[in-house]
Amino acid sequence: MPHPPVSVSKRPSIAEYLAEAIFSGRYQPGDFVPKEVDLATQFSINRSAVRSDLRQLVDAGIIERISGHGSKVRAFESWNILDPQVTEWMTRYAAPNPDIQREILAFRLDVEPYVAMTAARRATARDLVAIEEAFDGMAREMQSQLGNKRLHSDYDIAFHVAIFKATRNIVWSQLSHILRPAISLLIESSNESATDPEASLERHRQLMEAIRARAPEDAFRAAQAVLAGTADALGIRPGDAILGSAWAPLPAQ
Amino acid sequence: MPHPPVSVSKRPSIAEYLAEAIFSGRYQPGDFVPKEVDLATQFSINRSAVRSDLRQLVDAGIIERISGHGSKVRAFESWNILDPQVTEWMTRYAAPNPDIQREILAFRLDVEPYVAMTAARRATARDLVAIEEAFDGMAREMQSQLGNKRLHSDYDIAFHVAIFKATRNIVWSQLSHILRPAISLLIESSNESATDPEASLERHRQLMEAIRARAPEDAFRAAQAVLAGTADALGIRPGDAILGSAWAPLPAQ
DNA sequence: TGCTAGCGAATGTTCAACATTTTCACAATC
DNA sequence: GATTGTGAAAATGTTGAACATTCGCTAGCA
Repeated sequence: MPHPPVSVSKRPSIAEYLAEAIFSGRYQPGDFVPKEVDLATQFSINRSAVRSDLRQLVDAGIIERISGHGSKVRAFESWNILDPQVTEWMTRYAAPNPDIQREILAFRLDVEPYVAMTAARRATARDLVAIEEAFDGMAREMQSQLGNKRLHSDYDIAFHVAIFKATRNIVWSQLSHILRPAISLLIESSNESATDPEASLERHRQLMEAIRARAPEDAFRAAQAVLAGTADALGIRPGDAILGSAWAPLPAQ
Repeated sequence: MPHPPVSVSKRPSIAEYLAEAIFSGRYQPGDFVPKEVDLATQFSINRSAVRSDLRQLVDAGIIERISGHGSKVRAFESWNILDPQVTEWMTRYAAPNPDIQREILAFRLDVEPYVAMTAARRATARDLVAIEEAFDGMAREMQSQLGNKRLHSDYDIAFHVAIFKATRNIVWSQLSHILRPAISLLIESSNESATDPEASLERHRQLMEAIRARAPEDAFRAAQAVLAGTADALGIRPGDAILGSAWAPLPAQ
């Protein structure tokens, strides 16, 4: 059997190039990216192709095209950070802006306990399978001595995404994208698993078991516990979270 | 002074046309939309312009382009319903799918009390101004006998969006888009304000006052009260909400 | 039945020209 | 001197035509 075409080498993606350049800070909000013709000549592709790619960045809210002037990087607040494409770029090219990362993490601290609670109420058998597979992946990747950080974080993400999906609500499910950059950031910057991997894994296990047992309040607290390490690893006190403190009245915290 | 150019008449937006056609159900998931050349000739614009517009639908997750075959409408689950552009289309062209509308409303019932609570903790003076202006608009539009339904719902949306923004968190702020279709749908289908406008307005007022007074728990309950009418107007029991029941242990419900 | 080659239709890419918008410099005017 | 008008320059927006590539389908063959 011949190799699958190994020399396909699709045309370079200007969107990808510019996304990397913008998210890594080489172009800041207010800056103008190179003009169409320059990009076209630099990458040896046609101007139409460049325009097609720029359209993608416009749809993501990242750049703004000013007729007759150029393409300007928009302010962070305008970026569609809920767009899966944008979160993927954030995940891939890391911290575009520490403030945004902090806000995303704060959001995550707010909602994930509630998501876990809901998942405990509604998860189907298939959802549990997905959660368990992700968990097993985390465990496996941690045990093997040459534990791949990258792979571990992938399973970590899959674990949390599976819980979001287990809410059986399309909005929550799609929101799960938002946590990918948050988790990746954590892994990059000396993650909490590094400090005490077994304890972290155990907290994840308890969360999974609470969902499987259909114990919403246990799931809520287990998720809080999972996130606690996450929070102070990035210097965010759980108290900064929006909803956390409201749960003080819960029994047996 | 001459009129500002009244005859500009920008080129027809194929994206807009197709969005209307898809969201109103004329093209269902799995269907193929007309091919590029047909659209180009039908609207008397160039094929490049058509392709640019199709790109927008692709970025929104609504269609999928199959090289050499056509552009297929994707399944609802794939639509980026968190994309502001998509929610705007949903708002404008109404119920693409009752199921999605229900899920969005369920989500709203889940999160809005918490958002209100947070807003009560963090709202700045400017946030309060925005909330109040929206509220005044609602009140004004209700009092005037020729109360414009459309305008009232616009102020209603602005009111709730302002509360989301008052969380001072970028993720929550951007999420506020999701409630626009939910509110609009409500208005279209014999809204609750129609049944008892004054009571509804009063509930909104109490929510606003709780936020102004920095009373998070009051804000939480006030938001629940505002949403209660909304929920049963569309036949969704508050119990269906993810987080609602969890608040039973709150004091003085 | 199952595999392969090839055809046709549609999308993807390229090229070149022209239209429109915006800014800026400079001159004309009050 | 300040304002206003004019035109050139530079960038994005649009057009049209041609060619490349991809994918589904079908006819033909073993």
